[in-house]
Amino acid sequence: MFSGCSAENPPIRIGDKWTSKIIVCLKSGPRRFSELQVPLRGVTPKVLTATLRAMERDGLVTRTAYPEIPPRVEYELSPLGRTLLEPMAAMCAWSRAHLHELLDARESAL
Amino acid sequence: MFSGCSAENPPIRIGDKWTSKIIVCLKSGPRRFSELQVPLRGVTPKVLTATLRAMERDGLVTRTAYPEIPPRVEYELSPLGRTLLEPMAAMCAWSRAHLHELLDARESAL
DNA sequence: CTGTATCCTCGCCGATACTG
DNA sequence: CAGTATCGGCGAGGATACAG
Repeated sequence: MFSGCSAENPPIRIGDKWTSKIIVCLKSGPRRFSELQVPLRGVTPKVLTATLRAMERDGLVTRTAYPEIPPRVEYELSPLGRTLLEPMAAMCAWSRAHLHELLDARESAL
Repeated sequence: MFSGCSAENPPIRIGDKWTSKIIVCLKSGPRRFSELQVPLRGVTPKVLTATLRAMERDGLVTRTAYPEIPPRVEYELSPLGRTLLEPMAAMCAWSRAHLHELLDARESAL
């Protein structure tokens, strides 16, 4: 979620390492598997698949496979997934407002 | 943070396993080391110390040691730490409103 | 293109015992 | 009471190769 926010390794996360970032990537509409791999720099297909499957089980995203050659699969935020955007925005606002204080404090403590 | 919310193993966390719960425990005022161990069921002193030290480095809590016998140490939320209560409340509200949907979806997917 | 299948590393976290 | 010391498990997640 904080990929477009401020920090590389933020102290605030939703669930696992990639879930929140995927939600942000799907905010503006459906995305293909390979389209997700790009902004999520360096995520391996195994981990991306696992994360998406977990989110699908939790009803946060929908998976649509088109029977074509080559195959095409689109992931989209479900209505439930969209409800997460609001509290995530609150967290994002906190980061913008205060994360630098936290990082400053951390650095001062070296 | 969700200890007083709804779920045992919530999909939303702040930082590591205990940070958010500690913030909640300190919400109403300073607490001693042993007072924190009780609500955080079963946290070992090593992990609690490590978590509190990290939060102290990040400027989220203040540590006050009183030179007495037996020793007494109090931990308290800093102003910066208190700013986290607001976005955490938003997440908590999300949990109350939607977490059951997520858990239902997860159960249906068995 | 969209995944699976293995293997492996690394760090969080717990258990237990001990100390000032 | 408030920690420190040591050991170890376990699972998330990365590297790499392969498949439909």
